[in-house]
Amino acid sequence: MPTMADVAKLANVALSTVSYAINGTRPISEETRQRIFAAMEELGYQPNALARGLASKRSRILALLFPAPERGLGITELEFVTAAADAAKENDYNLILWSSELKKIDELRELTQQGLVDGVVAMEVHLHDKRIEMLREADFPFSMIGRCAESDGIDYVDIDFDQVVREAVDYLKELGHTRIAFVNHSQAEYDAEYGPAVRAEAAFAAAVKDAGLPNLVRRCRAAPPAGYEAFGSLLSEDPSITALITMNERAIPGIMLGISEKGWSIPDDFSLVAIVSSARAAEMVMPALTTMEPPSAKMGRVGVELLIRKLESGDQDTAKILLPCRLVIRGSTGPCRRPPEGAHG
Amino acid sequence: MPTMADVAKLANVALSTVSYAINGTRPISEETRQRIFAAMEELGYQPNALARGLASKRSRILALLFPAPERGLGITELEFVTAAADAAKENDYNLILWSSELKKIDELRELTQQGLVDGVVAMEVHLHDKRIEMLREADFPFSMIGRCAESDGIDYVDIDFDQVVREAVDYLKELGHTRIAFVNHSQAEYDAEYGPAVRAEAAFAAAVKDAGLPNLVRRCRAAPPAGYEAFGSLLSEDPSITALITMNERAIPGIMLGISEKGWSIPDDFSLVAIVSSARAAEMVMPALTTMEPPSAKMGRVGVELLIRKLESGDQDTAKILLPCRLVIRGSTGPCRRPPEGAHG
DNA sequence: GCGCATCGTCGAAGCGCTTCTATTAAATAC
DNA sequence: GTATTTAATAGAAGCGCTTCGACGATGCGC
Repeated sequence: MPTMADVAKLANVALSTVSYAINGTRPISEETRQRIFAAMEELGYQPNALARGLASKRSRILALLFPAPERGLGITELEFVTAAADAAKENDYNLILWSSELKKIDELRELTQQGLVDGVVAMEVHLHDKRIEMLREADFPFSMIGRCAESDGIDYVDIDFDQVVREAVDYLKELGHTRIAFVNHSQAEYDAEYGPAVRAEAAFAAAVKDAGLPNLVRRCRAAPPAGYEAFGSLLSEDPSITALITMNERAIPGIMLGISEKGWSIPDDFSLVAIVSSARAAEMVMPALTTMEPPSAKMGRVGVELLIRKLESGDQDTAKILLPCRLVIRGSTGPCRRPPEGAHG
Repeated sequence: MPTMADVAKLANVALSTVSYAINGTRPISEETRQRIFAAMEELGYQPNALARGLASKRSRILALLFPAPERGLGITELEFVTAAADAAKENDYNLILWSSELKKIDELRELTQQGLVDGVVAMEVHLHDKRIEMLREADFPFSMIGRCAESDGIDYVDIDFDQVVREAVDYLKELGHTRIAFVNHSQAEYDAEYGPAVRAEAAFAAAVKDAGLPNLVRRCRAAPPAGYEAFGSLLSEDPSITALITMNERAIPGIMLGISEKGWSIPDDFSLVAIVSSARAAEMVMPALTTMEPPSAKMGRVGVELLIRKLESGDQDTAKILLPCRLVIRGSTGPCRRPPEGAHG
């Protein structure tokens, strides 16, 4: 493997000159530059990333922090990862995967102290997230996909849960639904203050309140039987429910089973909206689900770009980006045909 | 950030002695070791990964090569990635994601020449894969999740497609099905010689031949409408088909639509088996799909472990590991109730 | 009790870069 | 025309580690 010294010798310049030519750190005459690049070409030279990182104190490596949650990672999360990797590559960075457990902050701290990565992107952020606290205290560069409770001074990109839930509720209301239920992630996720679980539920409460509708909510493990149970429990609280919004993809089959056992069909008797849900999952069921589709790839990409921006410009002001989900109407929603008891119609 | 020199000074030993203590490269007296570790503790010392890598010529960084296929990555692939990251971490390695396009081999070559990674794990391998050829020619350490046509001397872990397909066919045959169709990945994937597409189809041909059954096959894009079409086309070739095996997850909703439009219900009139398909997807549809479930996490893990073994032992013999899929019977399969025309019964 | 291996440690030479300071030649100022 | 920049390059000092060769101090055989 040729080194910079080899290039310098062949091009008949000093080693430092080669470095300047490569990095553009100092002006180099056109003629010299040509000679240097020709020599690099001839030798098939590639700068050594480790040496470069050691000398410059910038490895151009980023880490993506993704804990494996109880609920399991889905297509949405996969898209964060691939988009993040792409964005990193486009900016000449490498992306390392750190599958950090939420509890093992010491492990994370050690990793950040090894000088391997210039900064980290945190995924699956909780409202009070030890990882975030640690990074902040250590003054280690990072950005978030998601956000915590106290996000002052931290760059993040997150889903605008208020918009998402409100748009879903409004859409169903326009279809005539007035008894709309919400099936959240699990109680455990809620207790752990997983951002989406807390924010979406709060947003739902606000949205139905503003719309003058009842707040019908269940938390539910990520499994069909749990969805079935949650649906039954909702119906026993209010049998006139005609529509349901959920963020809990894996509960959906159970919910649909409950609906069909009632003798109802989708969308004629019951409407279903999956929020923050990928087309992949939505198209697996019949009828295909109307969704509020998250900009997953964009989030992964922006998460990385925010971090790089902070790394490269001394620029201290923080970017807080909330992205909307897009309503994609498929076959699981339709006009309300069962007006609530006591209503006229 | 404290350096090794700081530790050495505090422990009153030479810098090299600290290094030996940390790496166990040379014997160190128990007393000295204690003093050194105490000093490290006191200073909160963490070795610098870049410096260590530069000096030792081993970065302890691996790269996972995952091209984004036309068909889109699924849960199975996500599990490769997370399991690979976990396995790497357990062995004190870091895992970088390289979302390499299959064509850009030069890009890959450059990456391998930067000295950043010690080896790579290739995913989504094709029978004649340029990436593999390049790695082999460059004598760069690697392992495969999947395998190419000529795998001599290369470590890999792959699914045993013969076992998978044969077990699925046998299972259906035992249920009395004698007209079994196979829906493969797309023609494009087949033409690109994507390993699973080629191997599963060949395995199906062999299995039905041995069983004395007709070879009913369609290639099909990864989308419900394509699945619908493929199903229709299969039925017009042989209307007495009563069971179908597919590896094409995303075509399934279309296939199921076709079945229900025929007035058939699953599993009473028609059986469906999804091979190399995750529980996640299988449980999204109703009835839940009987699957041949891939050992995704194990594959990701073993892919990494094979590479590490090769890296750390000079050991030259290669490991070729074929893993079976596990038959998980859910609601989409049952006894054959529509015997083929011309058959007695 | 002398030679010889072994143990534990040290000092120094890199690993392949970046970057600081120095140097020379040409350009500009007045 | 001399002083002063500026442009272009060179040389050298690190970055924080691993590893080689050396060396004194033990332990052992016979």
